[in-house]
Amino acid sequence: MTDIYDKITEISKRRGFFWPSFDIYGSASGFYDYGPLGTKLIKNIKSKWRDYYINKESFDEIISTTIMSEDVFRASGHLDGFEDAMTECNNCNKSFRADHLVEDFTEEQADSLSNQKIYELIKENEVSCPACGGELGEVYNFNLMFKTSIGPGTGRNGYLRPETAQGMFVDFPYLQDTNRGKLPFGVVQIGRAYRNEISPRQGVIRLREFLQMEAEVFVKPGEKNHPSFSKVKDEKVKLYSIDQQEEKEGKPQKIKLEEALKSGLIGSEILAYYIGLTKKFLLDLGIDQSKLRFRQHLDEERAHYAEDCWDAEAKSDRFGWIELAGISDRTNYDLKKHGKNSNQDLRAFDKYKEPKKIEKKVISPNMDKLGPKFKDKSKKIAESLKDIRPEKMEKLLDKEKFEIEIDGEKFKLDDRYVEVEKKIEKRSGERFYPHVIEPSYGLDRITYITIEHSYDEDVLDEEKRKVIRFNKIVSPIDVAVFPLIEDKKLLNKSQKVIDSLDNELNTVYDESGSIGRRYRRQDEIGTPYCITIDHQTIEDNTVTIRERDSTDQIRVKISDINTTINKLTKNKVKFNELTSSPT
RNA sequence: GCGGGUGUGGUCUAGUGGUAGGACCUGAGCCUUCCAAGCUCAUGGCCCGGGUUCAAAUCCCGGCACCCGCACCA
Repeated sequence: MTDIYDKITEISKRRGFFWPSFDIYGSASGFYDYGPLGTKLIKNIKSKWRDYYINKESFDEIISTTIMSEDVFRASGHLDGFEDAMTECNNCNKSFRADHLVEDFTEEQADSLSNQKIYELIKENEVSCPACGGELGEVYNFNLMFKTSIGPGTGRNGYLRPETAQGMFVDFPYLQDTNRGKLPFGVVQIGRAYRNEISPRQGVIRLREFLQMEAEVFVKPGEKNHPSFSKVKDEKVKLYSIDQQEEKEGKPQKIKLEEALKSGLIGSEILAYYIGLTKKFLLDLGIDQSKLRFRQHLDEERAHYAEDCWDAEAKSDRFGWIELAGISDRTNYDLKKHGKNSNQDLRAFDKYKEPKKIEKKVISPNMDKLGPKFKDKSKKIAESLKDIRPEKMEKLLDKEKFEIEIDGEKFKLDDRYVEVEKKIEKRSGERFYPHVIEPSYGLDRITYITIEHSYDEDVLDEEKRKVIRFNKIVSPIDVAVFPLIEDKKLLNKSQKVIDSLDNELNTVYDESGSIGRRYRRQDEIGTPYCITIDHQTIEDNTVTIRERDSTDQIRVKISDINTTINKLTKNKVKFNELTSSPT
């Protein structure tokens, strides 16, 4: 079978988009390196993404470590949640989730049980292999995180992060300070994440070491709107909701974001906004709109922390619908967990417009009476009194006398020793855990799909042509320069043309092989324009620009070439609107 | 991790125990006035490691990678 995936893999290895890592020693699945062209492509995709999130949304970018202490992942839930209890059939060797089997066969909630206990339950209830009925082996853990130890000996345990997100959560106190306490604010991170997948087998689609671009938007719980929503409200997106997925004939529907929001299909304006932004971003890269949809996570697949989640999915020729990005509402899950586990205050402070004055009843022990009477016990008594609710205290004081018990000792008290005072407390704001909206992008998959959706074959002079129709903003090479033949005069002119081009333009030079072959070499890696220096150049200082998609050519003066190429690559002018310079 | 299949230069492939061959690509040279032209030359290979054998690309074992199916994918 030769499909687009095979063709892209072949071009990738030969021309340098990506290839298997440490291949000379026999690569391991789930690891890929990016070659020179792939690296440029990724750089361009990152740059477009930063354009959206850093320039337009004004988010901050950080770099956090890829190895983090075990505590981080205990709090985040990855240590337990990322670990599956597995068992294998002794007869047919198939693997199963041990806890799921126990739940299927018995009434037990096996989710949180130890492996030992699950194994006992399997034995007691004679749970057997669902495939062949064979005996099941011992229960073992499989955690998808890569473990390491920090420092020599029995140092602290560390893990390679399974997502870049945690770095932004644990840095929250610093981030809040650098944002001077204001909400909402957003933070992004581009970097590697690691998951020790059981068996990744889909090229760069499922990797053990992969690239993420994640944004975390910290918002007030009740304020999940976005000031720029109007910019995307008329954007039509293909939404595939839970209901549609559960219906037999359910199909995604194309709908304006504003309508999807009004009808409650999308739960909050801010989610709708980032769905719109994600669509625009992906289309900018050249991803095919007809092969793009947003699918809502089903209840059972949604992560423990998420309230609502929509995946941007792209259709791949070989792999079907694959997730490129996930836009989820993580609520206050992460900050709350890290706050509790670290004993640090990860809440935000929301200042009221006007400080609120709250009348409060406060219990006030009279120490000048308590002291002389109860001596060394008086401090403890006072503390116990303060623990009583003011309302209850008022009732107690209505009686002539009341008793409290401390460490088994009883003390008789009355209104001489304690009173309930009314105090006016000034509150200038309140503390709360911000909610997190997380648009998270898988860079490797986006890169692959960008190539796949841009890949095309057409026929030129009865000959098949492989061409990657990259959008100009992502194309690794902007322009190629060729002398028509290897003639000294033409070579010299070519150098002058290259010199006249901006340094920002990615340029290649090629003088070997026939001109047609050189055009094909560039078509195959998606270079949008080729400049050719021919004999006429010597006479009138004009060169030809050849467009990749149409293979049409125009003639331009060398003095105009830099301006023209810049206009073309920045989409300020269309190729077919240009006419050859008068000669 | 399990079962099945596959593994020969960058790519496609011939080779069934006895000197590893071709085509394309790539590079050098010649030729060449715009879309993979031609000629000459060159680089480059039996997935890796063991074993059997006088001799292994070929047979056996193990590993790795890829493909299909199962399982897994917070």
